[in-house]
Amino acid sequence: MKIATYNVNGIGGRLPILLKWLALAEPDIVVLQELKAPQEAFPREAVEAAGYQAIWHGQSRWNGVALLSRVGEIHETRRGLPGDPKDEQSRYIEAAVGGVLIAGLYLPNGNPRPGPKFEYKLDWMARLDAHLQTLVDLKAPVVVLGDFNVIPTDEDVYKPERWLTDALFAPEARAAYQRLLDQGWTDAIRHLHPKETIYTFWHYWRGSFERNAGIRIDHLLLNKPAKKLLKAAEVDLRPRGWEKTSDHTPVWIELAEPGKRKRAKEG
DNA sequence: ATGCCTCGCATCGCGAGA
Repeated sequence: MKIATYNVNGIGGRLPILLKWLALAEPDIVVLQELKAPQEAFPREAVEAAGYQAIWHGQSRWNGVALLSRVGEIHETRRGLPGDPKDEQSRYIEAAVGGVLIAGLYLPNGNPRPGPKFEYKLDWMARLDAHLQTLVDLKAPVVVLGDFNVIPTDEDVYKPERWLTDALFAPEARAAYQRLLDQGWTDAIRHLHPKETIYTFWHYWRGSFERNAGIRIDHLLLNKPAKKLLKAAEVDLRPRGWEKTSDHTPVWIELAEPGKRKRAKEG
């Protein structure tokens, strides 16, 4: 089962990019971030024609997340992160699909730092921490994936010294990300590629992608049952090189089918 | 220290992204 995350940076203008990539990569489950479209503007017909069911949480102009599946029914378990009834930003969607609990998120950017946006980021991460604590010990495989807007370490950024004051690389944000891992989550890309230079975002400016001047901020976290099923974890660099593309590129994992071993024993 | 590039929304500039 191939599970992917992709910050599309606007579902309206990037729909051709998304459809091209779905046909090329054939992911089974995909979470999307930054739809930048109101609820009624999601291109449901086009996504269904591509073979995917979808649920989504839109918002005019900013944010917006979606979950796509071509492997059966999507059983939505939550939209929006608990802990702040006044938070109206569309940044979290969660569902059971194909025997896996999928939590798709778009974590706040947090710039400029310091300031109210950075405080909102840290508050959001604290709420995420509390919620993920309720998911990490589930017996079922759980995958938490999306645009975390956190550069975890010096190895995840082209020029660490230029990001020291940025909200994505701030000590508080990195510490909050580390606390998530300390709950018992595994960063799938780093688990399988501990030493490689791997980025998932490159600015549009100054040929950043061509120079590979990027950062790694799109992550897939696995609880222990999901980690046992992990077969592969990769960044798909192809879409970032296309015309009129997102500034992020998709990241995906391959999981063995949940219960496959059990069925084999029985058979 | 700042802009670079791109988008949506609504014009012809601004806020936001990271």
